[in-house]
Amino acid sequence: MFGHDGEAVHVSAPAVPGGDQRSDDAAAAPGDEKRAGIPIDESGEHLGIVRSRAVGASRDLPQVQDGAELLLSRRSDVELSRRGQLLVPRLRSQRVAKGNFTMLELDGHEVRLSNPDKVYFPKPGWTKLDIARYYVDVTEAALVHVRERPTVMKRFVNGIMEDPIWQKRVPQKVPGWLQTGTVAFPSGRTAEELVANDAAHLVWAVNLGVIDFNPWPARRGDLDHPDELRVDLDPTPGIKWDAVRRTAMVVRDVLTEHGLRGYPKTSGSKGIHVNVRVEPSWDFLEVRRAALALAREVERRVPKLATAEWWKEKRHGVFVDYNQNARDRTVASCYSVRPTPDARVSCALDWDEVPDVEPEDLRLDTVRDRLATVGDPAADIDEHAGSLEGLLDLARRDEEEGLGDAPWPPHFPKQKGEPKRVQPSRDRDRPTHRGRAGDPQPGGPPPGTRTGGLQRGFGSKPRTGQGYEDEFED
DNA sequence: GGCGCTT
DNA sequence: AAGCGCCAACGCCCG
DNA sequence: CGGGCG
Repeated sequence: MFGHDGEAVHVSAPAVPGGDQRSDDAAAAPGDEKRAGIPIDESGEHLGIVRSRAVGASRDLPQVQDGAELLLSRRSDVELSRRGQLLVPRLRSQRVAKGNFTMLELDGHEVRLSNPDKVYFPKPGWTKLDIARYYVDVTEAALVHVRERPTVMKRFVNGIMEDPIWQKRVPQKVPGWLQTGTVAFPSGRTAEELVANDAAHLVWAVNLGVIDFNPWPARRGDLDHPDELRVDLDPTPGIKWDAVRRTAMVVRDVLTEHGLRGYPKTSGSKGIHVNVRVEPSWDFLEVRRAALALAREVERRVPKLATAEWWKEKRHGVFVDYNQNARDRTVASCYSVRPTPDARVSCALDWDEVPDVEPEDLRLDTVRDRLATVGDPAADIDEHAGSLEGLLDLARRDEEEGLGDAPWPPHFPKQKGEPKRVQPSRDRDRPTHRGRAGDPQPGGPPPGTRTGGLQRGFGSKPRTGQGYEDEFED
């Protein structure tokens, strides 16, 4: 096993002079990232460790190497707190020797990994170094989905048991070689986000506590025109995994019939994602509109299986979350490790694997071997950019039949044509609403307000698990 | 996790 | 040198 | 103000 024993990691080597805040390295040109062929071994040397320090820190701590066992056995560090509906053990803090670090040589840059032995996944004992090692080993496959894309950093600074810190803007002080891209939010505000173009960038982010990468669906060169439509399938509570797989197969059919090729992957949590590479010729509004049309079509075909309803109280089955295609929404990228207790990976699949795939088999400790043996089913996604016209035609037909826009997520300004953004059960003007005696009778919706007709196919989504979710409770 | 200011 | 405070998303709609 | 939703 690639270990958290620490020994292999703390390879002594001549110190390398200089800090890591230099800016002399020219930024690699987009697309020509190079990485030394790195054999997988147990020594840690394949990571290009050039320098490290490992000392026992606090008086009450043994050596850093024992950190994992210490963490797992210290019940006094556990508190119960309410998270969702369940009482979940929460770690108050990690007890890791302070000041330890490892310097990695990647892509011609020195990347510092602080606290490499800090346990991020308590159950299997995987550490920050294990995560870095994973990403170095799968760099080629992972980069396909993050390269040139501004990326949100969801930082699990204290491992998966604690809530993450969301960080869009890169820190003020970063290495000179770090690549970034400036995105504009719907409000007009902007943020300079990470653009992870090589292994050094991936590991730099891992050092800050990043476990999964959440890139924009558009590339730095044209951030107003997404080149990826994302189909996010998420089962509502109680829905079997097989329903998700079967829904994915329906998604495949709808995409194919509209001239598009989908690339399925496990979400690493409870769902499946299907990424669709499209020509960057449509804006966010249009991509979301296409995604909404697709979601509604899937629901029409298998109404007992799938739903495109935004409001949870109206969802049944597998939710097709069209809203993940709104500007500023992101989804964990392919080959990202997910913050689940068993360190699942969002792993690309061939369509013929989908009917039988079991997400628990695809983990931080198994996906590198899978890539080496069966290869990467998503490797050619960039060679198959399609047109959105087919789905937009479908959207047009829906609209002609009276289906308007569907609700947008919180934080977004009210959109033109958007229906009332309120939970149906709380809508005063709900058609079937029975007011109490004395209440005014609102009648129907405000006249002239609706361009469309029926409220059918409004979509929504129950969240795709970020973090530690109840279904993973031990 | 990192920085900058204070002991 | 160690300790401490502080910071690290999006920010609207509806009742 | 609380609740919607990822």
